[in-house]
Amino acid sequence: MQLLPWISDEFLINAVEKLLIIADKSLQKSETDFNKNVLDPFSAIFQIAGFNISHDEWLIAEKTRQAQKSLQNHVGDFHQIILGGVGSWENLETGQIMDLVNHDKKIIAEIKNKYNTVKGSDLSGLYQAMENLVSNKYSTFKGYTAYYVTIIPKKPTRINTFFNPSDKEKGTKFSENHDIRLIDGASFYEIVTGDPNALFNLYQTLPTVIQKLTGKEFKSDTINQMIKYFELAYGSSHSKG
DNA sequence: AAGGGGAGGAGGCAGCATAG
DNA sequence: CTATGCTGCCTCCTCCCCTT
Repeated sequence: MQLLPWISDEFLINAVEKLLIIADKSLQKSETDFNKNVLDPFSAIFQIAGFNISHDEWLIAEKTRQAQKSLQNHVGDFHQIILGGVGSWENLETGQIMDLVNHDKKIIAEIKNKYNTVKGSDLSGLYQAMENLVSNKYSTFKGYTAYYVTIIPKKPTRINTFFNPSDKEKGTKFSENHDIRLIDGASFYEIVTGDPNALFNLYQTLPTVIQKLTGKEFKSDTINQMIKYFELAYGSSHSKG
């Protein structure tokens, strides 16, 4: 029995393994390259005093912080890899304007992990790039629908609406274009897989995959806690149906 | 008037590709 | 090899509107 009906076990396991390897390397690097980026000595002294911790505790916290920074840079990429492994979806190389394309469904997508990943003034440029790709008659993607995907949305509800940020040149909003859309992760996973619970099912499967790869088992209260975090991010509507 | 919250600006840290 | 520029993710701050 396949772990998830919409993606092969091999692909899923490889994607998860990749992130685990990155996590491991990040932790190692925080030891070996601890001073690669100049530490803020003032920050250190105020943390030790203000958080009431010892130097040893600060050292652990700082290494964890550095490793977490590295790892988080790849979480968005994880979704891009997974989604690019479904059906006729393609994960475009870095350097391309967009992250994902499906020529059958005529959809292109830019994947960001969190709603506040891109600052306001940069949304302006993103909109214009998307507008160009789907509107320009010489574009490969003329007539496609472009999605700006925020895997983790601002509020724990599903959204699939016009993406019309404000034009930083003019200070007014771009016009609402039906083919340039803002969508959350749960909704976009549904478009890609056809399964309304795909994102939640992926999340639920991760402990199993991780255990296969590492032998490490998640405690049941840890899993319950993880489910709560998911519900805080996406609401609890995933459990229906 | 005070406080919550959204929008937008700025900046820090990290990875990666590439130029020199 | 190092330096540099670009991109991604996250945090902090300020301004401003709206509710209480």
